[in-house]
Amino acid sequence: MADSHPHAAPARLRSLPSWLLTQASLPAHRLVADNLAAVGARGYHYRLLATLTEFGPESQANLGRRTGIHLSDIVAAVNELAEAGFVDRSPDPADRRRNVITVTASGRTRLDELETVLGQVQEKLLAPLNDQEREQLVSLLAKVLDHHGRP
Amino acid sequence: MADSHPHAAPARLRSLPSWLLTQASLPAHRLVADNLAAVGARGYHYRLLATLTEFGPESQANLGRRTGIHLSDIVAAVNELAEAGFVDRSPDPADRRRNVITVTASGRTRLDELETVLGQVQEKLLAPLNDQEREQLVSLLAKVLDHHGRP
DNA sequence: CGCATATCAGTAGGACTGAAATCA
DNA sequence: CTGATTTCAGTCGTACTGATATGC
Repeated sequence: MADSHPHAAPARLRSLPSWLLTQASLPAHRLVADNLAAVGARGYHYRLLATLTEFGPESQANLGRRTGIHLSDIVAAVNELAEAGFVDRSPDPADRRRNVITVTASGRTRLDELETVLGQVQEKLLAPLNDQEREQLVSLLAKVLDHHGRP
Repeated sequence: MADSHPHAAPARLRSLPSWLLTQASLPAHRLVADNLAAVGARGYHYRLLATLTEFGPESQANLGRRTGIHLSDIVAAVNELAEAGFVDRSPDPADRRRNVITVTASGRTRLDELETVLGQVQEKLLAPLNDQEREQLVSLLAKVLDHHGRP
């Protein structure tokens, strides 16, 4: 019986990709935000530390392009990371408009810590999917994301 | 070359399901909001009209449970729909706490209209996926959503 | 000049909280 | 009294816009 109790969503929504995507992103976002907040971090922090660790020191503008974070928000997030000693912000001698952001040693430790937290989050988030399904999901979402990547 | 130009996201992010999910939901949300706004509607309107059409007249509390919209926001959205004549709000004689919301004839026309718009949105959103991949994505997202459905 | 970078202030819309009133 | 429903007021975090200053 489709509606034995009045909690089921309509079929039109349950087969609408845009709705599924935005709805499924809510628990994802909640899990990430809550579990990172438990160790005093935010999603932006992980994105920035991961990017800096993978590509080395970069300007804030480049960080914005790589992470999809707006420049205005980069400023605030880098402030927080710098204040905690996880990154270092220093002017670029070659181009005095730029700030070069560099991960510190404690920043790398912090990244490891956040990575552990996020690993547990993925487990909770994808609990109903087996390994093959998880790979499929990642691959499909990456395709969609690539297509809408740069306007 | 992985970083021939400074726009690529780090591999850690590109394989992180929670990140892919929240990032892919952004173009989805933008496409829906923009295309619905072009005909003077919002996402909430479609969700409510679709639910009412599929299950018949319901109280606002039930609408909230089915659509995942908060009760406070249901009030505002129903106000807008009622003002435009797409739904009718009348007190339930059997339970005078309740409002019973009913779709009007012009509300059904409106739903058809919004459905056309959203069909085009899905096409833009899922352009890089073939039919089989689209079905896979819908199925995987539905599984995740079901698992995090009711707290 | 046009263009990029960094910073700050503020906006828009969505999810959500808290409290009040009504009534089963 | 407990619990459900509707309503209003307001908060919170995110994405985003606009304006400004600086330097290429």
